Amino acid sequence: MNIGRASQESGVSAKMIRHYEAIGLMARARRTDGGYRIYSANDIHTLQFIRRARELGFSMKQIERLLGLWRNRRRASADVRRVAQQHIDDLQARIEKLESMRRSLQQLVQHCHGDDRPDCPILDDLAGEVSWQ
Amino acid sequence: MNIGRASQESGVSAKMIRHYEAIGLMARARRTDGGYRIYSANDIHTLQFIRRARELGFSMKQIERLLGLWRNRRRASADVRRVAQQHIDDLQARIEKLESMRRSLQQLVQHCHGDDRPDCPILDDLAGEVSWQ
DNA sequence: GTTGACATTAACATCATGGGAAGGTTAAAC
DNA sequence: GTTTAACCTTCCCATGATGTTAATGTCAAC
Repeated sequence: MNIGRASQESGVSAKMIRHYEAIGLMARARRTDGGYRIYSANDIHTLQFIRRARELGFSMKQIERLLGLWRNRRRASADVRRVAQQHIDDLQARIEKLESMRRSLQQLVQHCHGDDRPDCPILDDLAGEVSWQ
Repeated sequence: MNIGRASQESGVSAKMIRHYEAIGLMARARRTDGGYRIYSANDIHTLQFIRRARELGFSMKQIERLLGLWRNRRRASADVRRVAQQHIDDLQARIEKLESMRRSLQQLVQHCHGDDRPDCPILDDLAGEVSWQ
């Protein structure tokens, strides 16, 4: 199976498949005489694993760790859960940061006339003047 | 005022002050005979504006637009509000994406024993097998 | 054997920020 | 007046995951 086919089957772009190889996330692929990469059903499964992990927002480093645990039949599920829980905490922190931004902006927007006049609490806030309260 | 002082006063790193100049967000700074950049109180105010806008998550492009509106005394507050509302929508979309990830992961983590045993619904999910429901 | 589809590598872009190196300037202490 | 420390300058590289483009080479079907 060449890289185009592997890309279709796994849902990972050819570009990213090469990238995963370059950063050592996947083993170097076997090649045809002409230099084309060759993939097996097993490789597709790995690529699907990576894709799903990316969909859940895991970083490449975490995915490397998860792949290692996946391949190790003597893993402890506690180790897997620890990685996942860490990621949940990361996500939560990012969500809170974004929500704090959104709340602040929502406040400002609510107090902005939004018409032809120039005075605007949003600009006032950015300029360091708190005008609307 | 040199760049170090401007950095302290504005809370923007010297590195970023130079960067904002390089990308055209700030006008080219005047220089001493020795080539050092010189900043005025007005420049500091602009830098603080940028910093606050970054804290609220605006992109450089949006900040460029906001700076333009800030400087234009004949602006319409509606234009400012439009930029802000767009950003709120962006934030909301990003939040929802992260929350969806968090919810999925939370599900998986809740069903993982998290002990010495190897079987783990998190890995099963990543591998494309849905084991816990 | 030609041709069209696909592969290869490499370089560059994104976005905002940081790190470091090699060298020049300033200002204060002596 | 010189030394020295702190600061500044530019330039290059790195992040993280992904995309784009370009120049060139291979495969497979006809």
